[in-house]
Amino acid sequence: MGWRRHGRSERGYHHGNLKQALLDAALALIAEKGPAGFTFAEAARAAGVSPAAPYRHFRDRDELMASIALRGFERFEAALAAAWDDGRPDTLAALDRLGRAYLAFARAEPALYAAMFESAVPQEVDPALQNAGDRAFAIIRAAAERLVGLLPSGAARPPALMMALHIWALSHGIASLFGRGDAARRKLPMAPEDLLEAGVLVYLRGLGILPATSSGTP
Amino acid sequence: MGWRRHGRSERGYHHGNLKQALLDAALALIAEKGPAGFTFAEAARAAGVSPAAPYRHFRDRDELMASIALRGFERFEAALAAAWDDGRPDTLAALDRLGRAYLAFARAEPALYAAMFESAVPQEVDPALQNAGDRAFAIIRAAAERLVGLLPSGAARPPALMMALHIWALSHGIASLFGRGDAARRKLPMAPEDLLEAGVLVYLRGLGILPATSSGTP
DNA sequence: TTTCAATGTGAAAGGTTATTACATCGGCGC
DNA sequence: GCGCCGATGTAATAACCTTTCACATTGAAA
Repeated sequence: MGWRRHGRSERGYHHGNLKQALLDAALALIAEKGPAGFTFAEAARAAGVSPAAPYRHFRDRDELMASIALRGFERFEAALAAAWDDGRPDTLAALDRLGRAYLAFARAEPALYAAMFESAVPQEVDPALQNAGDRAFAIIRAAAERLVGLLPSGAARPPALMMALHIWALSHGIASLFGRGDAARRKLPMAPEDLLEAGVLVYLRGLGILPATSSGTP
Repeated sequence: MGWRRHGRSERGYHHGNLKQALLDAALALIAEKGPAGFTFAEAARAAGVSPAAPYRHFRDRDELMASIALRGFERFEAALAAAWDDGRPDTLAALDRLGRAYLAFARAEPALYAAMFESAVPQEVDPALQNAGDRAFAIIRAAAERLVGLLPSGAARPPALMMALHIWALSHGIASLFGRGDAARRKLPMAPEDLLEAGVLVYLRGLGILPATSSGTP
């Protein structure tokens, strides 16, 4: 369904695809200068329309940010779901992929990630946004459910939700503190991926899912 | 040295304490409307000076934000150090206090926390800021060193730095996702403090510092 | 007392958000 | 076909913010 003329040269009065063009422009600007240093007017300029045109598609700047965050959650869910692949070939291998996919997303799409987690857009306000976030989290939650199945019979049985929250928080913490691609944050003696993997392995040992003395895969 | 008249009513031309007043005003505004929705001009208005006056004390808006972040790291370090209390009466009790202090700070001082971790102020640019952040992290790092001392002799001996990073990332993740006080983020079936404590306990079990089958404190 | 560096003011340029009245266009019904 | 109308874009404008510059004021040093 790519039949629309894609913002080529000929463009009288009506743009034809402005909403999408604005989202794209905003995304590029946020990636370049952070979620704060992006302006509605500049996105309009990039799309080649007047500063008032965007208001036909978004109530205000915040609604555009919310749209970006929504798109971000959708892509995030897709990326996590692809990595998780329903736990194939085995839960632990898939979990490792999941963690790497989390960090890869934060690094590859800093604009989306920032819009999702660092912009002042309150999720509760927009049900669609809330929902998209929940669906993304559901992937992690599903992984946690599988982990519960790996618990030895004698062990304590913590709620899968709690495990999912721990993994999510650790991933987000690492992504947020060290994960940004370009200029980024503090220096680290190891790759964020390795830091996350090591942390999850210790956590899984603590749950009894991994044996006590083993050190991870060679 | 508090001999200056504290911005009382009589105030001709010179404020006498403008730098501090601007920091206070900015802090209040950020707490009220987030780090993005704070304006230099409004801080000036709150301090009762013209919009140009702040430029005598801060090169620009970003430098004021950096000042706030710096103050934040100093208070953060103090709060963490007080909670850690050099590991008294024992390492695990102090560690629990440390985690609670971390979340308490993020909740009680959302403006500072946001300025420290969510504003687009690059830490590397300002050595003083970098340094203050490092000193705060040093508290967590010191706690991790103590934890290493608790490792059973047979166990693997992970670097204290890595353990500190894990604890920091988990704490920051929880604070950032669920920890804000007022309007805040997503709903949680438990207090952030309990989530963090549970996560750290599992982690410590994974390291071999806590016994395998115990379930946390009643 | 004089002088000066620090500190605050007023005015102004340039950019941003958002609104409003108006212009243009594409598709729908006749 | 043709005209109408809602959707979409424009121009103009008001209000606000950031930053700069020349100038005013003041406390304190010389």
